Amino acid sequence: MRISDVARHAGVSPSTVSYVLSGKRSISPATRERVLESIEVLGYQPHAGARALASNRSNVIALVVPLRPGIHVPVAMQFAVSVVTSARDREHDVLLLTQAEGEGGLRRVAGTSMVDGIIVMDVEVDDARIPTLRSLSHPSVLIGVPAETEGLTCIDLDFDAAGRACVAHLADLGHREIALIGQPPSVYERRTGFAERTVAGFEAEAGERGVEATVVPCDAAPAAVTAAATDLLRERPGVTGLVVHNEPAVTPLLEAVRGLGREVPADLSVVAIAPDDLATEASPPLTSVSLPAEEVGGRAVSLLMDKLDDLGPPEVTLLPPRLVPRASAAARPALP
Amino acid sequence: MRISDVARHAGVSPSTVSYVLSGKRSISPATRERVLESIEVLGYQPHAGARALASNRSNVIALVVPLRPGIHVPVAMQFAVSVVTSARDREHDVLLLTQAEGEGGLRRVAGTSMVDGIIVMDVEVDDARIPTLRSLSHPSVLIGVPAETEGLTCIDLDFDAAGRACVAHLADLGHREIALIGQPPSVYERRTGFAERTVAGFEAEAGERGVEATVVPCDAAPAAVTAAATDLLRERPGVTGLVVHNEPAVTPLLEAVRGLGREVPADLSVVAIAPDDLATEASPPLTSVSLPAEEVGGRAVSLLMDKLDDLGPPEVTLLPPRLVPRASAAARPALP
DNA sequence: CAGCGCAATCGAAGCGCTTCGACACACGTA
DNA sequence: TACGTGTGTCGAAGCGCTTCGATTGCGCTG
Repeated sequence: MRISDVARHAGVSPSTVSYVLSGKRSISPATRERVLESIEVLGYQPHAGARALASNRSNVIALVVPLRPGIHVPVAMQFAVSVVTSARDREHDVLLLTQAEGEGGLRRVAGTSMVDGIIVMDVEVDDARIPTLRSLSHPSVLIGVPAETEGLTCIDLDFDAAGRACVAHLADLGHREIALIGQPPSVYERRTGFAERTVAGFEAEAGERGVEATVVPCDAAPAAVTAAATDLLRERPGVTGLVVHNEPAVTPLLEAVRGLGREVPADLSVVAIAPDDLATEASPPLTSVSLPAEEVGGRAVSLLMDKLDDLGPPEVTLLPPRLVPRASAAARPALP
Repeated sequence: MRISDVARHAGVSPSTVSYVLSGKRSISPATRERVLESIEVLGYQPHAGARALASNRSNVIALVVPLRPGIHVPVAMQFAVSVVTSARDREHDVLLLTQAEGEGGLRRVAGTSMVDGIIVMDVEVDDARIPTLRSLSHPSVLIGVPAETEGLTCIDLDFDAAGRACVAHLADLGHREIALIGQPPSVYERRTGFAERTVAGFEAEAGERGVEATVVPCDAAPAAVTAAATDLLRERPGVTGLVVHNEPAVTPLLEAVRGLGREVPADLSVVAIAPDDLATEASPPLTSVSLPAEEVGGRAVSLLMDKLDDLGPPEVTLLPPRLVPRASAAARPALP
């Protein structure tokens, strides 16, 4: 079943069928109808390889998903799914690359023209893949922001502002001593952008407001979370506000706090940076800055499409954080 | 950079370069070396589309990942990653399809020759995609086993045997009244194969051994798990053994049980069906039947490659369960 | 020493699509 | 009436690779 079969069936030339499909030249309504009907009747589907060869476009984009220690898989997949969905909305498919493939994988899919562009997740401050991406003639978009963004296209939540917003919210409620329950140590060690920027915003805002602030990296295992919470509240009994930037830690943290005899939010206020569903399902529902995975994924695809269309999108797009008050943060308890 | 550039550089014809690359005809060692060196020097990478067009092989396989209510994302991704890794070992890439794309997606990627074959995860007993897969001329492999397997190729852990093994282990330890903490209700409602088969094996073995058995579907939210455990132990105080087939429920369940004043394994034995890492990291480490995601993913790719090579693999491959005793199951406590 | 078979290589014909220039025709204008 | 000016369609040339004979030259055998 080829384009020439459709052409014959509709009584036109193959090029006309092609133009009906691509819309790149005007076709009379009557012809268009006839061609579309033939396509329908014959069940014609163009051959992707032939199309890619002739047009120099594969209509596929590559997505590098970060499956490595410390990352929270469900959130990573929220990003991935929204990339796939948005790509499909724009007639593109998604080729799945794992972090493990590394830069060789990027060179391969670009060099063989398998893909039209690349989206990379979980970008580090000084990411090893960036020189490779720069050397490629293919456009790419980073989800996350490295130190040096010259000539790149990056999209992310503004984690610096998110960290600040959490501190500001707690400070406004009167809290004077707070802590950040952060990502696992491995995430900071490899200098993942979003984690580092959250800490920066957290500390900067606290400094500016004269709030005493501690940062506690925290592994995801419930036992580790309990230990971290226990240690923190023992060593800094004056802490009345917590910012949590660690999805899997949320539930065990709330339990641990309760186990230590503190009520949320009566004795201890908690503000999370997490996807909305996670925040609303916790008990109590968490005051939180939402992690808009869907929007970030969609925007990443849009930006990539812009680059494919030769528009020059901005180097860095940071989505402003939105803090939604729920039931986990309240005014600082009166001193005993 | 085309194959003819390489050919010129090496002083041979394009077809010779092609044969060096594919190995489909014998080439003298001297020529081969010369060609490979030219490829290296020039950094030649063949054009995927051109290759797909001429050879009728895209060297890409499609993977349908199940991101829908009730599934545990980290485990699903273990499967997906092992599929990607195994595919890369065999010179194939992976196109990511979401469940949401449905049967249309299958028809599209097959019809346009984007992919050489399809792997489908999370198969239901009467899966709507099966008629579509049957109608395709492309080979496919199911991870999971539907009711009717005629002409299909399926791979999975033998969940029936896994359910039986758990019951047998508990029965051997003297337990006479047990319960299965199962998947979320939605998983049973859509009749997901692996969940249903586990229940079947669980009930059959219990029946044969005269053990009293209850099945408790269970949502993943910690609160739901606690409620389910509380209800169960109130209504059936004689239960001394639990089989858990629900990854996210493991930790909250252990906590809930403790909260109800029961020690594991002194008062209550627990056997899980879960990935090894999850079982070993729990406290106490769980006696469990491991969920060999890596092997299943690898085998799925192997089976698909066999079909691409026109070998006729078996319709159903069930991996035998392996129960590893750890610290969560012990002899039934003496009656009070 | 003719003849054969085999190994190594080449040339050319596609694979199915897009795209560019050419062309035919209808229409409005001078 | 002749002439631009569009509009809609066609034909043919590639896109870069694989693959199928065909061809060459070699070492053997009888």
